[in-house]
This record gives sequence, structure tokens and C-alpha cells, in this order.
Amino acid sequence: MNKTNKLSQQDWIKAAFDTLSESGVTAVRVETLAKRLGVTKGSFYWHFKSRQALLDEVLEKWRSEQRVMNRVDVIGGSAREKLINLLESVPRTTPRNSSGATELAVRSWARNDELAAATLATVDKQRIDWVKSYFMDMGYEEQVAESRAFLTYGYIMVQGIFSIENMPGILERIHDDVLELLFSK
Amino acid sequence: MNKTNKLSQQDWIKAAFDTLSESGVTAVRVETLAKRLGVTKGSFYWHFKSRQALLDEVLEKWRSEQRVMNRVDVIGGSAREKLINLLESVPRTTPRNSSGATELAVRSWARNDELAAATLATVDKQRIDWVKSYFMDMGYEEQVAESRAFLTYGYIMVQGIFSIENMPGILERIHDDVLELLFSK
DNA sequence: AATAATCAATACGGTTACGTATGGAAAACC
DNA sequence: GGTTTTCCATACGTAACCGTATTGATTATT
Repeated sequence: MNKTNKLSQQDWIKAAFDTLSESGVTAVRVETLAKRLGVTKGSFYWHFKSRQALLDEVLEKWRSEQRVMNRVDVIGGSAREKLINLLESVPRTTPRNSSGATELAVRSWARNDELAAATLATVDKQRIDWVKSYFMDMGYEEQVAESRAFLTYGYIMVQGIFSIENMPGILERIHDDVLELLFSK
Repeated sequence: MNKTNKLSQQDWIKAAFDTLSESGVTAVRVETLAKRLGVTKGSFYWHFKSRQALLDEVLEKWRSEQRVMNRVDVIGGSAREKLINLLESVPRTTPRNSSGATELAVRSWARNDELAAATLATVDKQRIDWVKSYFMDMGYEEQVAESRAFLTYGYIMVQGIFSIENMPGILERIHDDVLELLFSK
């Protein structure tokens, strides 16, 4: 919200993004968001042409906010340190963590929506390439760097989406071993 | 369908399961399934008390059909061979493969449904324990076996849900390297 | 101060769901 | 052959959506 109590497009997009993460695309509904923001849909249709227009913006927000890598880049250090920073930045604490929730929501979305699928494909490739490039900086040859990158990506991903409810502490227990293996040889 | 042209509960459950995999829980709707099966919902409400009752059955079907591990067990061989069989059985060919689709759908579902969450937690633990036990059979000590199991699980999972659209051939390229790393030391 | 631009409320029509009630047709049973 | 059981169709009520049209209330602008 800005200084006035009026809503901006961004307020709607943010609310939609949060709802997407919590409950999936199908839960991103005009009237639900309006209630959440304390207004009626009269407001929504002033800011957006349609629900689809909002969803397009949400997708664009997600695509452009792949800042984990940027943040890690900014912190700097050696390639190895950057990768470790990346792996440490994955929240291993809370179940149902929000980054995993967003990932899941977008990937489900992409199953039924061409634009979401295309966006996801772009992001996935960017991420893999990014991780791969650091493995190459560390001296691994391309083929190996690619497989390490993929495995690293899988490790990050699975931490966010698999259910640790019945396995408390597992993520903390394995972390060091996994890192050692990913950086081995 | 059985010999008559009448529907059984199982027919509905199967249709629901397929729809779940293709488009997520929210797409599992009574009238949509009825259309898909060529009947009206009058039929549905004879077989089921409610939509929720159907969803409960779908979840139970998914839980009880974790037969990848069973199948691999039946094939037999050494622990190492069983793990390799498991990793080979992951379809790396088609994008949007159906096993990955189901995984994704169930995990998204579990974000908003307690029963789905509990079921998922059970299945995840079973799978990890299963993979872990084979790593232990191979001689790894427990802690290491657990981290290998988790990493293996992540590798399998990510193959099913990340988007390979912009990275053709990557799954085939990395497979041998990944296996070597997972079984290293 | 009058006018215009901005944002939101209300009311409406159309669609798609869930679930119930009731009736009907085909098969099973006695 | 008549009755009961099994399975499905039809019709109905209700609720949640999407999108449009219109009006109203602030805030900017001149």
C-alpha cells in the first residue's frame, strides 16, 4: 500500500502471488482477492482488464524475481562459496516453506497453461545454467558440471516440496554429507 | 468398465485419478467426470456420498499404489541392482510425464488438505526408508545411506517435475555421471 | 471553485459447481 | 410374472465465480 489507502496494481499482484503460493492458481480469484484486500471487485476491474491479465503479471513477477542467484552473486566469494551460499539459503527449517510452495504452485500451473509452462522452462534453464557455470568455475569439465548442477538443483528442489513431517531433522542431518558429495572429486 | 455398461466405483476413481494427474485436484469435479464417463451426476451420487468421499478414495488409491518399489523388489538382484532398476524406471523420455504429473498434483493438493498432507508424509517416509535400506545393504553406514537416499530421491523427483523443454537431452546426458556419483566411495 | 481524473461500491446477467429429490429403466430375485 | 434392487436421468435450489455497466466519492488539476 502507498501513502493513501488506495490500491495499486502491485498490491493486487502481490496478493495474487501470495494466494498462488498458498493455494495454487485456481485459488487466485477476483472476488477472493478483493475480500482479502478489503475492497470489492469494482476496484479490480479498474486496475486489470481481466483475471487472466492479473495472472500474466503474477507470472512475470515470478520470472523476474529469481533473485536468489543475484543475491548470491552480490555476496560474492569463490564459485564454491557462492554455491554453498546458495545451498545454505534454502530454508530447511519450516515445513510448508513458502519458496517451495511457490515452486510447486508454478509447476502445477505450468501443466495446464502454456505461458506458465514457457516461463517455467526459461527459469529452469537459467538456474541450471547458473549452477553449472559455477561448477565449471570450480574446474569441473562441462559434462560433469552439468550433472552436478542438475543434482544440486534436485537437492534444492526436493527440500522445498517433499514432506518432512514424518522425518524430523533429516534435512539438517544430511546437509553436510550432501555437500561433500556434490563437491567431491 | 465391467461386462455390463454400468459403472463401478473403481471406474469413477480411475477417472478422478487421471484427471487429478492431468489437471490437479481442483479439476476433479463431479459433473466433469460424469461427462468424461458419458453419464450424468445422478450416477455419481449413487456411487459416492460426496465429492470429498471420492477424493478420499483417490488418495487411498495413490497411497496403496506405490508399487514401483515393489516391482523393483520383485525383479530382484543385489541392492545396487535394485537401486539402478529404480533409477532406470524413471521415465526420462516424455516431458510432462504422467508419474511426475501425479506427484506434482498430490503435493500441491497436500498444501491445502490435511488428509493429503498426511498421506504424502507417509509415502515420502516409506520411499526414503526404502532407498536408504538398500544403500545400507550396500555397506554405507546409516548417516551416509540417509543422505544418499535423500539425494537419490531428489534426483528422481526433479526428473519428473522440472521443465526440460529448453534443455533437450540433458536427462540422458547426465544419467551415468549421476549414478556414478550417487554410488561413489 | 469548477472540472476532470482516479479509484471503488453496487447491481446485474451468465456460467459452472455441489448436492438433493424424484422418477424411470434394466437387471436380479423369488 | 411380479417385486425389489441397482444404476442412471432430470429437475431443482443454492452458492461462487467472471465480467459489464453504472453510479458515487475522493483527489488532482486548472
